[in-house]
Amino acid sequence: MNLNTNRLAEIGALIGDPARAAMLGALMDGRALTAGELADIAGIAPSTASGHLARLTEARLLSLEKQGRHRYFRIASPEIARIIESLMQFAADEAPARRIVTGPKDAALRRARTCYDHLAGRLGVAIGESLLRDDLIRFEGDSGLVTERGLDRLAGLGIDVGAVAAKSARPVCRPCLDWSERVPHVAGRLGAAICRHYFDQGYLRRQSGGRALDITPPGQAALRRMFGISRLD
Amino acid sequence: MNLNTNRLAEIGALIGDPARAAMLGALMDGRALTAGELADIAGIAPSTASGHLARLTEARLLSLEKQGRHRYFRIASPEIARIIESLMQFAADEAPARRIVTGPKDAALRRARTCYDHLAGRLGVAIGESLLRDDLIRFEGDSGLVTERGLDRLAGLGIDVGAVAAKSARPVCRPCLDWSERVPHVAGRLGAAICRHYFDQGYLRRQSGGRALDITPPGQAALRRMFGISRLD
DNA sequence: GCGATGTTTCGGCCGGGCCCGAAACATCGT
DNA sequence: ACGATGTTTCGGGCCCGGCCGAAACATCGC
Repeated sequence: MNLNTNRLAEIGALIGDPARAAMLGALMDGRALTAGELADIAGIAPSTASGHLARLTEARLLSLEKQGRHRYFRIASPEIARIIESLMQFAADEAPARRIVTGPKDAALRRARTCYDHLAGRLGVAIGESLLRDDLIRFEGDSGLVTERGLDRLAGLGIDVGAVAAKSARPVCRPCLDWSERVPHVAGRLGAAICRHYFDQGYLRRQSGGRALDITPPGQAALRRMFGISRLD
Repeated sequence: MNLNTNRLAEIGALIGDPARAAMLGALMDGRALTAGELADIAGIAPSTASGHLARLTEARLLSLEKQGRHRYFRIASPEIARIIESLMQFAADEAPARRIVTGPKDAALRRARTCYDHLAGRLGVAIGESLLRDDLIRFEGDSGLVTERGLDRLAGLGIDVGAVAAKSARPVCRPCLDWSERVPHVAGRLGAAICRHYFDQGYLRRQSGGRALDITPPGQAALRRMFGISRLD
């Protein structure tokens, strides 16, 4: 048992450094970032960041993809993303009522962004509400499920979540509390499938400047057709 | 966002100390332990433990119950238990194939014990398998649900999980990977309800010496009647 | 090949935080 | 009231580990 708690402490210590936590937080939208970018984000020298990243990768919290002279780091797995998300959730709940200052630059982020590998912001919430309204999915506490009607309908939309449902321990559908909206949006395999499909079809694009997403005109049409979403206000 | 990751780092650092991790691990079976006991477990001086416990309590990872000259500490909430469980899960997966040495003293533990607030060991696993076999519950990835048949049948057994289902964000039913058996047992509200019911009815008792559970003769009968479990081998 | 750019390794500095023991405080039993 | 027991506060020592800059290494563009 003691060995077990030692590992627990190691993982905790890994997360429990401000610089490393900042890096992990920055990666929580699912993108891969370079060592240099992460150094900037954490506000430390590239050499220091390099050491942190090596440790995080060694412990399999991050995975590494070499691309020329760049090293791209990303969260290693949905499991890790989920753990960090839980911790951030708890940390946020525990924080004193700190007024969230919503600068104009955040407006685009609040409208549409990614959360690890699925959609978040008003876009993600609206999609979730549409699915719930039509009883294609259900949320129950912090777990969720896709109904049989849901499997059929989503397959008809080009989102085949049934095929991979049994293959992995990852839940097909689960609620994820939206950072800006404070209500749940859809995560799990279904959330990832929707997100991927929307990018593949060119319905969504990352805004050049940052993490926010642009909804293309075909995307507008698709949202209305699939989920009855005509505007995000 | 930076504020958020600072809190994340604080929580991580709190978990990321070997002594504190050992204490948290010891409390993961849901019992409340005194400051002195926790100091022994962590192998540190009472004064040092006191400091650690104060910080953990301050951060709401632990809750404190004063009882005379003793201070009883326990995990503050199922949410915390779940986060720590996820971390330990990940830590264990990541650990090199380390043969688990199963001393004779562990035999009772492997047979029946608590995991935070529900039942674990072969007992917990057997109950879960019985519920799954009868389609009273279903597991899907790392979420789960109680079927409508399950709600009826469990209510008939004196376990009313439906009444509280909607009251909280805590899931009614979810799988929890059993530490010793390496297969899932039942956690969530249902798991806690079953555990509580069995203690209330005198079907289970904590063994005096440690964390293992004794199944009383009425308990044996109840297991057979409710779940068709005649023996745990 | 040769600079420019991105990344890692190494050495050395420095501060935070973990540890303990002594003493104060709190509570129980008698 | 008075020790015994459990717990916390305080002070001081020590060491781990994060930080940086310089230099080595890797890769790109030309």
